[in-house]
Amino acid sequence: MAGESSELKKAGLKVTHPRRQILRLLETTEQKHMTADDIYRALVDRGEEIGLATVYRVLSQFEAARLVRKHVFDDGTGRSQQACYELDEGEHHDHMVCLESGEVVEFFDEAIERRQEEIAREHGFEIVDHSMVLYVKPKK
Amino acid sequence: MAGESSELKKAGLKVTHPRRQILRLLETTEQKHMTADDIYRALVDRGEEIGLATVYRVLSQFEAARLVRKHVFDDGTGRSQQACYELDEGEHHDHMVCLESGEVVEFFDEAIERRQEEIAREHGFEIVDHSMVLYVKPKK
DNA sequence: CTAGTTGCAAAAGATTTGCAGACGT
DNA sequence: ACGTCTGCAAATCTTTTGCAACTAG
Repeated sequence: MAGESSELKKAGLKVTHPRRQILRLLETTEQKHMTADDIYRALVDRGEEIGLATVYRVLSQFEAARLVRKHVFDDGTGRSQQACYELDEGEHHDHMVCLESGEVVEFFDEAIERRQEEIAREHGFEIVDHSMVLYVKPKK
Repeated sequence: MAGESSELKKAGLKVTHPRRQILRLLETTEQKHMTADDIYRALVDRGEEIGLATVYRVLSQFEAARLVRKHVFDDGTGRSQQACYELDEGEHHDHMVCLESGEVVEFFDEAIERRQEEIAREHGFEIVDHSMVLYVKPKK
């Protein structure tokens, strides 16, 4: 049994062709962050028969099943209302997006994570989730 | 001359009725974060004659002129593709959104800001902008 | 006067949904 | 066989744009 199948079953999802294709693509592509359309195109280009609506549906299911993470990065200019998805490998990390190249760098900082917890606590809350994105440009 | 006028002129924008209304609303409302539609409705309800398209246009101009800041918060459930705006009072701050009440709390933490700079530098970048949102719930 | 603005309606872009047929177990 | 999926097209939602009329300076 291929690796993707068990992950799908574990998530309570039937092992269908589209679901397996999408999961496989995310696991093997070198571009870790893809939009629904990126995924749709990549699969169609590779000769798969799949609908864009299905890609969106599967991605939501994967997100609910915690197989993927969804992000909405600004493209700096404010436009880009497009969500992108990446495999959820368990360990949390934040992102840095280069406004010139579009490059996405992942990072994790213990100190910041701790401060975030403290700040939430100081206000009487506890963190459910958080997002932190640094929009950067190459240092001259 | 009313306060809004000079701010508009300083930004190089003609002092028109819609622009003055929107700026005034943002300066006086107690709900600091409003969507374009919130603003449109608030003005129409108060009897002003304004178009939604104008609200969007004016908000972009204000954003470009650094009179307001635009944010796109997840509503936790992933829906909310809606941007909200707040007056840009100069001093930067981040946000904490309560997923149960929708309440938005602003905060600023020197230590986190410093770490962010360092992290960007370590990767050969410099920060242009950043967004950090903590999605929280009341501590039990 | 005249360039910058506005409102309306239509367009656009991303994502969702209804439905009949196809598929996994 | 049966309930779950899927693809397509149409619908939705937010935001943007074209354009003729209007207005601030």
